[in-house]
Amino acid sequence: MSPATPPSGRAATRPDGERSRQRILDAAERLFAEHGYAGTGMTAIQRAARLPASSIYWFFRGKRELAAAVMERAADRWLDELEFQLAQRQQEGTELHGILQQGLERLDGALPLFLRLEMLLTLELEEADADFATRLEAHRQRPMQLLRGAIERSLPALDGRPARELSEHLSRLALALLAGVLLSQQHGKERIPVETLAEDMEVGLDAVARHRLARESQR
Amino acid sequence: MSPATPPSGRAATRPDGERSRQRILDAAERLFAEHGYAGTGMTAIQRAARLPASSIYWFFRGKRELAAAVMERAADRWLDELEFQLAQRQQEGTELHGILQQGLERLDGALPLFLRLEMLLTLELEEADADFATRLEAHRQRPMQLLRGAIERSLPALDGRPARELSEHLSRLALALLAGVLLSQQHGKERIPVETLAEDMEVGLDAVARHRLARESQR
DNA sequence: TTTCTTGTGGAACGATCACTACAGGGAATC
DNA sequence: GATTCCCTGTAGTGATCGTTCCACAAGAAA
Repeated sequence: MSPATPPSGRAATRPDGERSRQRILDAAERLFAEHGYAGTGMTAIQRAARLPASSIYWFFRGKRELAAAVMERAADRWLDELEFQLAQRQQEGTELHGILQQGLERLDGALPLFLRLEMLLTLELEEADADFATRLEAHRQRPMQLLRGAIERSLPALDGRPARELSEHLSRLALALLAGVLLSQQHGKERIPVETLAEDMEVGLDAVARHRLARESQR
Repeated sequence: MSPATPPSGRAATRPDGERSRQRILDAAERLFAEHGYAGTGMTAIQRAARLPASSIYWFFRGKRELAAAVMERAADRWLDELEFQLAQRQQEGTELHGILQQGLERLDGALPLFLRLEMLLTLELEEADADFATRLEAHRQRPMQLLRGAIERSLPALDGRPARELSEHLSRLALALLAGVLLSQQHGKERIPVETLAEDMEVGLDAVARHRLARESQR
């Protein structure tokens, strides 16, 4: 009933089923990200993947499992990429500011589509489908852990306070900031260029820092 | 065809139509916020409002106009409240930190539901319905202007730099931060208490300030 | 050749979708 | 009492929803 052993043992010259599976996932990912879960019909996915309905139901148990598979593939793809880039940047000497900066740069690429997909699918499905929610819980903790790790590694250059305590606050704040920038990017008419966003961060954090120092010196 | 003059000129003891209209809007707002636009059926709204379908279509041209009316009412309600609170806080001497703090406090109230509604409706409808998008554009600029005004009024206490230039960056950053905190609140399993979020902001901004100061003094 | 697995193709299922036509009720106005 | 307006109630529209059934073709294994 379900495909247990995907490639079997032999060289398959036949029109492969794995290609069809990926075509379905590609089409579903794009359509879910554009129109949401409930707004995307299985017939629309069929047409986009150029496959009959029966093929979709051969690979996936139903619409929900298809959505979960789409979500997990997209999450893995993005988080692997983020992990790689964070590791690469650390070799060049990461600092706190660089982490946020890098998050912004990623925002201009494939990240918005992924986060949009995540937003739509989780907002629509999370409360309706408990199984879907638990399957995604692990994926949600990964970016937090990635950010926290990167921040902790860059903390010794910061000051003498305990790193582990600071990193929890900082990573939560940084993730929220990045998600928020994405969100405001998402539903404005014209996209704000990433350079402007970086300037916002530069000027904004600078102003906040000066403000806090001024307040401190007054006391 | 459509109700031009709502209350007419007289005292209406009859079971009023305005009550039905609000009942429809209430039910639709709750359902849209829970399941999104495409995920909410007109029949579900009927049942929740305890009214037949014909009544909905007597008050609203269709599902899209109902969604737009829901969105506009919710936006007006929240933004009026925010404006009032910002004005009230300014009399007590607003400062930058207080604005963010206040935004966080609001997050724990009705704001998440409103922003969730806005997210879902705009993400699902914006690209499909150009008319819907333009009707909401004005509402989106209002919170930005509110924040910017509050920040500009609190800037003279900050330092000597031109206020107008700073406030643009700061308000965009603050709005993104607040939206991001909400977003991360939205789809975690357990909600983070507002006190923890406030501590994140306190500790995080403090660390960033120290970090920037240390980097500056090194040069 | 026969048998089996792995998919594809097409047609159709009942349910729900947004939406409408139309008759009727109940209060205000004439 | 007759007329008018506002709103409700019932029934039903065609279209699309997610899903299933079944025949069948293309290699691989027997």
